[in-house]
Amino acid sequence: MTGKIPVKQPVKQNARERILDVSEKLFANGSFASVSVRSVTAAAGVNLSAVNYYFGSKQGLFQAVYIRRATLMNHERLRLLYETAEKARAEGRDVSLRELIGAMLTPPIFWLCEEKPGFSLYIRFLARAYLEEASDMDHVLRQEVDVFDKFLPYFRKIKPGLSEKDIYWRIHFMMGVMHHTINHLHRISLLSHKSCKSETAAQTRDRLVDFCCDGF
Amino acid sequence: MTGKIPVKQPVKQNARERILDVSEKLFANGSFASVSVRSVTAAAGVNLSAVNYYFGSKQGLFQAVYIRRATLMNHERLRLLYETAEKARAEGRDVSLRELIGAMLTPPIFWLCEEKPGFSLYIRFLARAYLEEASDMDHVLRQEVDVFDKFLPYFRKIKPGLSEKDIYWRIHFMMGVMHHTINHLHRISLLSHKSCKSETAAQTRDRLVDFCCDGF
DNA sequence: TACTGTTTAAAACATACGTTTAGAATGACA
DNA sequence: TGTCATTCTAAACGTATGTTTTAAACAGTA
Repeated sequence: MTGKIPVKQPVKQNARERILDVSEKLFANGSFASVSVRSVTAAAGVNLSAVNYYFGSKQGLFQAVYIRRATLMNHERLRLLYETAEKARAEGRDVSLRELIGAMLTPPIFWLCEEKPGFSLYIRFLARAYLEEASDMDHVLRQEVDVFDKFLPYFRKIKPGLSEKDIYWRIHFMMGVMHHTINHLHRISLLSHKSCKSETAAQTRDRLVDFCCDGF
Repeated sequence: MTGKIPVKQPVKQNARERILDVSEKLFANGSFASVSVRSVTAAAGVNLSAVNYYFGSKQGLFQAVYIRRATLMNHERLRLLYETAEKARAEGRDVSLRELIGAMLTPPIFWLCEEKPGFSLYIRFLARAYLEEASDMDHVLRQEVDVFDKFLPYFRKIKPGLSEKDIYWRIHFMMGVMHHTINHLHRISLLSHKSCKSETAAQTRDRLVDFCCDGF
């Protein structure tokens, strides 16, 4: 009503960034093919051609959504790993299995449960992206593999009885538990006939880490 | 060249069945939206309108693919459960955790590894179907939930210390390991830098059961 | 102001999609 | 044989898709 305050469009960030945010959300809930460029641009409030302008193609957009956060998550994993290793060293002991697995699982689970706003969508997006062959996701996995390789020596030290092959299989299984938990978190209530109410991020993480620790 | 033997179209089963087979394969490798009716009918060698003729719609086809095998798999799970329970009773002991989990995981894993030809595709299809919201898969899960409820008393007896909630969470995690293993079996070689060659169905099942047993 | 590169806008393009329709072929049975 | 329901075929319909094109609006700079 004052009619004079220079609003300066406070919400409207970069159009490019807005497209990424919206795509992240839509791709988290639907497959690559089921999300149309038009639905993205409409939800982002930009022109249809903006996607091709900024990302070249729909495919380019999909990969851009991935790239924006992947490196950050894997850095966070390594940060936790080295922080934990340093602490253990200071205390003159080995890193525990629990700490190792926690370092792998905490970033995605915490992000999922909205400790970092907006990132939870990325986690769901990521789990879905694994199934999209159209998006050429092998180099995506490669980045995760590199991170896991950094974890490997610690696992070997804790579990000298296991072969490298055994360890890889178990890491594989761990990722399975995690991705499934992320993708189907809402289904635990269906499975349990509504008796399992939603829990906090830390509780979920602990359940997950417990299960994976024992599995290892 | 004899030109007289009545060939009787030996390969060409029901067109309906052929469509289901082809759809199973295509939906196993791609999302609902990414698989076109035309690609299905072309691969099945039938007319375009056959899908709508037999199944009403693309959606109807998708659900038909699911229904064709779902009941069979869950029956097989229950059969293993009761068979195992009977054997244990005869031996005057409780069912072991290993047997319980084996009964849940053996049918899908064995089918995956082609012990029953053709069914492996269904397993991959199933894991993917969980992600398709378009296909209204809640009543699908409901059927699995009913099966798991049959398992619940046995779990409670073995693990009296666990709450019902704990058990549901662990079943949830188990399904996660299984689905991930099914969907990304080929990726274990990438993860392990090719050191993990493919194993037999029994070996894979054993690894999986081991991991889940310890997690429980 | 005039020039420049960047960003947004509207429209059109060519293709692919799921579905429908009208009719031909088929096979079983009278 | 003729009749009838079932199965298959070809063509078309209307719509939605990813992408391209052309030009206008904008912001910074000399």
